[in-house]
Amino acid sequence: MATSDYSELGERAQHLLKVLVQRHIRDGQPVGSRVLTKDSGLQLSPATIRNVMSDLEDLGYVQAPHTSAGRIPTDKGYRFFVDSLLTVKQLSVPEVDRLKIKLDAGGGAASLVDSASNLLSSLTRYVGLVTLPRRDYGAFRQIEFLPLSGNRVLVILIINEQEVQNRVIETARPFTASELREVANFLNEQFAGQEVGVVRKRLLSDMQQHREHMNRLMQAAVEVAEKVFSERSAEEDYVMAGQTNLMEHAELANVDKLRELFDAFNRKRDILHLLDQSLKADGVQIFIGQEAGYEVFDGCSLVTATYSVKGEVLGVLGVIGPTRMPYDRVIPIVDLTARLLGSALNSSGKPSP
Amino acid sequence: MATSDYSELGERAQHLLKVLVQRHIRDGQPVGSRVLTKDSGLQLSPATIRNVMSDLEDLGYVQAPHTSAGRIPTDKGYRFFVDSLLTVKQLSVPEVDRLKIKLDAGGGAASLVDSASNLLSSLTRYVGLVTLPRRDYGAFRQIEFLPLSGNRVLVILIINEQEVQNRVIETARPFTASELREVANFLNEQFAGQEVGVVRKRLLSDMQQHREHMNRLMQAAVEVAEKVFSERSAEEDYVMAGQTNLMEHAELANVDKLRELFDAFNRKRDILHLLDQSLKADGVQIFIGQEAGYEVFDGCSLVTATYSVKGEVLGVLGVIGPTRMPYDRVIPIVDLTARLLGSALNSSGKPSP
DNA sequence: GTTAGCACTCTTTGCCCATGAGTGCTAACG
DNA sequence: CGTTAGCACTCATGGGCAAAGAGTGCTAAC
Repeated sequence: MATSDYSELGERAQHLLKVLVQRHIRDGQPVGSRVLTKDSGLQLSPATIRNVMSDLEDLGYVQAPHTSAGRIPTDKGYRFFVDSLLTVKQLSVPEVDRLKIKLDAGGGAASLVDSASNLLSSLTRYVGLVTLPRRDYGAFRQIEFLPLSGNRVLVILIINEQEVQNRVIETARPFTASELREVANFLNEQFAGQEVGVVRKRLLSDMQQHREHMNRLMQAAVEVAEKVFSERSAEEDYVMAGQTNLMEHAELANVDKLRELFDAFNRKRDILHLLDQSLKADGVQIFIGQEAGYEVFDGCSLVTATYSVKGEVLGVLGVIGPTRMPYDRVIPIVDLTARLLGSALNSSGKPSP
Repeated sequence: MATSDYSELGERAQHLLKVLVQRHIRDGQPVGSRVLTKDSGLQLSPATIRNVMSDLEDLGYVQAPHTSAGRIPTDKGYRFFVDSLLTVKQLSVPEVDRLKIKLDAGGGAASLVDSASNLLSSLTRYVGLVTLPRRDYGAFRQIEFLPLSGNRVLVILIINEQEVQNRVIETARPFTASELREVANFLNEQFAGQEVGVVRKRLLSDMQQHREHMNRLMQAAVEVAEKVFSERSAEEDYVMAGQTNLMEHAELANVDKLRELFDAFNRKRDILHLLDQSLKADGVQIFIGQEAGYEVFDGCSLVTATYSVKGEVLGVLGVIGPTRMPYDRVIPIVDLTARLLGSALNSSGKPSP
């Protein structure tokens, strides 16, 4: 919104850049000085505009595909646009309501995440993605152990109403079935109903403070449980929807580019890294083109927002599309979806009536 | 292999068709009469070949993209080729060994299925797909119940060494926690170690025969367990790998075609239907182009094989690629992978040492 | 500082033509 | 009758070329 910072750009140049970016977003073509004279609302001749454009080009905000074409914004131009020039549309009330309804379809956290991702992709016609919520926010409900061969134990952990997690852990010494049963009983009685994160913390402090005073059972319980709860979700993961939507958008619609992107989607690593970055800050964040250092995402932008329950950030969601996207529309969609998902998760944690 | 059936095609025509198809598979272009004279090994002039081609075209085995191009095989041509003309290469021993090693990477059934799918896609450079094995072949190990709100019960079912399945069932009347515990104990004692399929059958017959003679506990057990075991996996599902490989293959490398395909992959329904068909017959099966009735798969072929453990078919795997694929190589790969997966699943069912 | 004018550049499009590949047909041949 | 040589014909492909259009940069005047 700011138009009068101490920037290298004069007010007029900023306004022209804004119009140029909007125009380019609208129809995807280089925009020339003639168009800008009409569209800018300013009383300036094409020649003047050309001078300004020349300056903007020197400063790296725009670029000309070839001598006799108009200018298109660079990543830097887009960056300045979204940071300083953008005015975001509000979603209309009926739109908001429709979103709410679509996201409401009950079920566990997993299905909410799914539908949020679908929502994002269908509303924007880009790729929607949502990280799975951090697992330690729910209420610990019950734990079960099952001895496997060797020192391996199958752990089944039930959180909230109907979320079941299972994994195999390796213990320091073999446990018998009855030992494990005892441990499970102990943990279930001790911690049922508490936040998973809290459980973890209490286990840790128990371990350090009362180690000597614990009986055999408690020691075993703590050892095993610590393994279960601390094992930070290496499975940190996300859900994606609407990949094929990208094929509709001309600027990405060549097979090689698409292949690179799809491969990146499958690799997951790069995307996870980006999403991780957005976890750190609250609110909507935008990555433009190669800013984040990944060549693959040249020509693409990522709009993200964190979602949280009771003030605690549980994950990130967002949208990947061409850099040339209508940010004024996409940003509120992402923002709102994040807030809706947060509150939906909140109420899904509680037992349903 | 047959070259002397009572078919509408003479021996010479068949041979020429074979050469034509092979040639077209090799370099993807229409093949003309000149090429065939050299490649066929027959002492025939181009003009003669042209006559034969004309016949083949009338019968629908080949077709000319335009007047002055050579011929390319139609789906019908490919069908005849794979049914009657194809000679399949054997895989060399070292190749087989490499496959074995790659598939060996332990873990549960899920990870085996994953790696089989990756194997298929990386070996063929097409899309690999593997249905999840039917769930009722493993050994029933343990069951746990957890009452939820209403009449809903969360069921956790452990099969084999470390495969955990969980789902929510709706019971006719509410059960208390202790009732559920009793039921679980009953089932665990009664059935532990038996094949899931057998358990189902026994439950069913119990239900019909002894209904009156059962005490309350057993009735409850049967009611609940029947729900659990019978609920046929609506989640019947498959794993896919290497979708992006398709982008390398010129005949499919246009964005619209790709989009259709990818959408079909996401829909899953069509593919599942095709895979279901191949479940019915043993051994390698091939679907060519639109044969199965799906327009989407125009230009594509699906090569499948069932995989089984101890003679019982558990699922299907295969490869989707352009119809113009080297069947003599793909078929043995699919065939072998199926057999390897079968035996890997068999040994993974047993507890590891 | 702004503007009109003009020469210049570069893409796009359509057109024409030569080229080459391959066919279908006909007539002759054994 | 099957096979073949010959020939006219069709059609995709690619190069060359000119015209049109869009837009720029520069210069000189306001």
